[in-house]
Amino acid sequence: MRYPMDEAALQARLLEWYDVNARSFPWRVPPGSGRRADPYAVWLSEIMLQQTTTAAVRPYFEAFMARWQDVNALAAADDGEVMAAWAGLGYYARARNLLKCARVVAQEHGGRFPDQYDALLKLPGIGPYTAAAIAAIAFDRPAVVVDGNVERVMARLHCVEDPLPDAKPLLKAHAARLTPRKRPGDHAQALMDLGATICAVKSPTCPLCPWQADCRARTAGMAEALPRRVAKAVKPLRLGHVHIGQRADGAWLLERRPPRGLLGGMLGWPGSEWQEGEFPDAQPPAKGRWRCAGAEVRHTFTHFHLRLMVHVARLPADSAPARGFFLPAADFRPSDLPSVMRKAFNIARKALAAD
DNA sequence: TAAACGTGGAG
DNA sequence: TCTCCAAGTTT
Repeated sequence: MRYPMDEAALQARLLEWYDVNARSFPWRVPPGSGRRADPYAVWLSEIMLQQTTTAAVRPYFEAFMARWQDVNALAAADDGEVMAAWAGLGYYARARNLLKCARVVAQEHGGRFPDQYDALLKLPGIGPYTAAAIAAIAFDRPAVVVDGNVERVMARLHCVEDPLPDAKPLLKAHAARLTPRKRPGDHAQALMDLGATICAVKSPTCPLCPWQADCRARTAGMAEALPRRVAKAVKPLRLGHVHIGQRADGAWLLERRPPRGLLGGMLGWPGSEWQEGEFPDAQPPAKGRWRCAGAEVRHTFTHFHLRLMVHVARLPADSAPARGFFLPAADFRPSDLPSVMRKAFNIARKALAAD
């Protein structure tokens, strides 16, 4: 016989814990401050935090807030500048959708974010999690916020042994039953803080948990083993070339990648397709004395490993490339590149410096 | 529905 | 070195 959980008691103990232990972030308002977070800051942080750690997000969030202080400023921003500011954070569709969303909010909602889950869900880049998070955190609506942390906490609290992702609907139902009418924003953030600190993926510190007496996985000695997941597919290895050319005046030969797909909309070096099995033929983007840089890029994306052979050349002042464009040295910042392209640049820089 | 979509830190 | 995976969304 399993006794029903006392939701009211769980809610109360969680908020008590949060009032004392809430983490501090630049996008967050402390509990009990009586203030409500700026919806723009909540939205921006939630988009950045999708599948991304708080440590990685923090400097990007600060930079975006300093440069584009509200949704109207962001809506008016140059696409290339926003993509450059996002460079290194990954999942670049988020940046493309961020701009789309800012422009919809500015043009169709008078520069104010909708305060309802259903309206938020219609905006580009906002899915079920983010719509609920904004509704709860920015507008204190009792939306059911379910991210990876909440799934893990629910799986352990209720000892759900079905593996993810199949268990998602059940875990969401558990989360829904626990969502309070009062302080739903703090409740959501408390649940995520609990998952990020106490109820961690590895080595959870159950003795510090406000729910230790209620947690069925802890009782069963299974907390760390949950949630289970279906095994992931092995990543194949893809091979390719990049060509990094510098003109006599210092300008670099770059290209803007297509607006969709991998690294879509980002700056990058001209190169080959990336294929499995063997290296494709190297086709330099401009005439010149190309040579191997002597090291290759190793990089892992979500669904494949990549090795890139790096080719470098010094190009003449009258170089007429078949693809790409020359970016003056003064306008080129390696930090504007996605990480894989920055790795290639670091290899090329050393090779060219050795000339 | 399942695959595509980045990156860096932790163990 | 290598696997896991973090505040998910889109197609």
